[in-house]
Amino acid sequence: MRALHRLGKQLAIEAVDGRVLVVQLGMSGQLLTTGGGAERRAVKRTPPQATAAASLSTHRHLAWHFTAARDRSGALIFRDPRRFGGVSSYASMDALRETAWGALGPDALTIDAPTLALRLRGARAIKAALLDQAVLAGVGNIYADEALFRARVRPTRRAGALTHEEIECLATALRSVLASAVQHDGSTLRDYRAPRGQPGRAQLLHAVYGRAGELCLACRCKLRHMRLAGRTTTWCPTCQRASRTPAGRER
DNA sequence: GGCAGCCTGGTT
DNA sequence: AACCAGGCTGCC
Repeated sequence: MRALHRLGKQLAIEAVDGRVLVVQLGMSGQLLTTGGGAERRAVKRTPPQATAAASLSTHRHLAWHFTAARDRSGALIFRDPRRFGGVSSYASMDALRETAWGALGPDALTIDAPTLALRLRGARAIKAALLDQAVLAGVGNIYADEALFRARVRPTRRAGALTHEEIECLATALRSVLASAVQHDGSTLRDYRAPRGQPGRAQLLHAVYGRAGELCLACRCKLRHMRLAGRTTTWCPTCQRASRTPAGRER
C-alpha cells in the first residue's frame, strides 16, 4: 500500500501501483484488523468481556491478507451486517477525485466558517443540508444533531437564513464534535466497532442523539424529536431557538 | 426537495 | 407482525 486518503466518510486505499479501493461503511459497516504486532499488545489491555458482546466473525464480506516477516502477518476485514456499505475501485486517485470525490463537499472535520457559509444556500432545513454529502462531506445523523445542539441552532432553520454568527458557531461545533468522536473511537450504538473490535465511547458524550424525552443537559427541559429529511431528529426546544434571539435577550 | 427502497437484526 | 436503526440512490 502506498497511502491512505479520506474525504468525509469515504476511505481510499491507494495501492503501490496507484490503483485505489474506496471503502464506504454505510450504516453498519466496519473495518477490522487481525494479526500484526499491534494486536498482541492491544489484547493485553482489552478486558475479556469487551470482545464477548457481539460476534464479529459473521457478515465478513471481504478480507485483505498481508504477509510480513517474523509472524507479523495480518488481515484487514470489511464486515457489514446490513450491507449498506460497499467497496469500489478506481484507476487512480486522480480518477477518484475527478468522479466520486469531485461530487462531495469539503470535509467537515476541517470546515471553516467562510467555506461553510458558501455551502449553506437555499431554503431547505439546515439539518437536511448538513446530511447532504455534496454540501459537506462527513456528517451523518448523529453528529448533525450533536453539532446543531452545540451551535444552538434548531434543525428546521432554513440553511440559507443562518446568521454569520450562527454559521461561525456551527463550523466550530462540527469540527469539535467530529474530532471528539474520532478521539473516542466513534459511537457504538449497536454494531460499530473500532478496528481492533473495541466499542467506541463517543456515544457517552451525546447530548441529544438518542435522548428524546430526556432532560436537556444544559437547561433541564425535555428534549423533543421529529422526523426531518427522513431521519429521527432530536433537539432542545429551549436551547435551539427557532430564529435568532433578539439582541439583549439571554445567550 | 421529500421519500421509498435497499438489507439484516433487534426491539416492541 | 410491525417498527426501528449509524447511509445513500434514484425516482417523482
